[in-house]
Amino acid sequence: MNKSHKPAFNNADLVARQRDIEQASRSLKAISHPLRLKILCVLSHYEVSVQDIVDSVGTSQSNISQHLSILRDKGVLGSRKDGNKVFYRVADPRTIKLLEMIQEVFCSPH
Amino acid sequence: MNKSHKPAFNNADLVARQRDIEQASRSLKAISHPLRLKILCVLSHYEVSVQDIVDSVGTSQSNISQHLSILRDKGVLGSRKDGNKVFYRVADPRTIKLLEMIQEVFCSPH
DNA sequence: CAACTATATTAAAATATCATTATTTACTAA
DNA sequence: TTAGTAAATAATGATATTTTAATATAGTTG
Repeated sequence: MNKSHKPAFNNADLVARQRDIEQASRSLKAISHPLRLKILCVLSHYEVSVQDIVDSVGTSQSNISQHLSILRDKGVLGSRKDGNKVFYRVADPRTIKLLEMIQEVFCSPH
Repeated sequence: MNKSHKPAFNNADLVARQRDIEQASRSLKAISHPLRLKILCVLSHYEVSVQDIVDSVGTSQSNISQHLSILRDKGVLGSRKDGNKVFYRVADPRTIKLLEMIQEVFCSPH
């Protein structure tokens, strides 16, 4: 007999839910910084080199590099090295979808 | 003459974009904490009392109360007092939409 | 009123995040 | 090989966030 009268989820569900929650909050946390959000806007359609990101977003190269590595480590971005340059791109199609939805929700004229 | 050869946005756009970016990152930051995300899952459909949130989410009453006040201050949640109890609800329909989208993107079976 | 329940507030310590500066590594080209 | 460009890393200080514990406030009930 269960103590609670209406168990909405079984244990497996709860574990999955907990993992989902943690993954979602990791990703959202990675996204939810003004500079990183700008970076993601710049990257939403094409892959872009670090220098071009620096020029578009406007802070130091070092700072951008650190934010890029946060986004890469959290699995939001992937990268590709070509000669002297490194090109970044949004790694996961689900993230692209999420970004589009965020734009829908937050961007001015709608 | 503009220095850049292809200005994609004018100044007004840039200001609006900057405001949108900042608003989005504030909201996302409020959302992107495991406990707060759980709270929002609990609240996504109904309004719920603080005690019930504490029971569902599982941390101290004080901690929940502090996270609730963060969410309320950022405009994510609204609240209503009824006698002894306080009921919280998701305030903004756009946030509800965003939460649904987050669930779609991150929650297991898809 | 006194005891109790529900929620909020405060203070403090622990931890995490961010920007800055300097340095380093990898690659290219002269 | 040397100089130059692109990007990453490391160290530091400043600031912000998070948790915990203790306490306070507000409402209820006997």
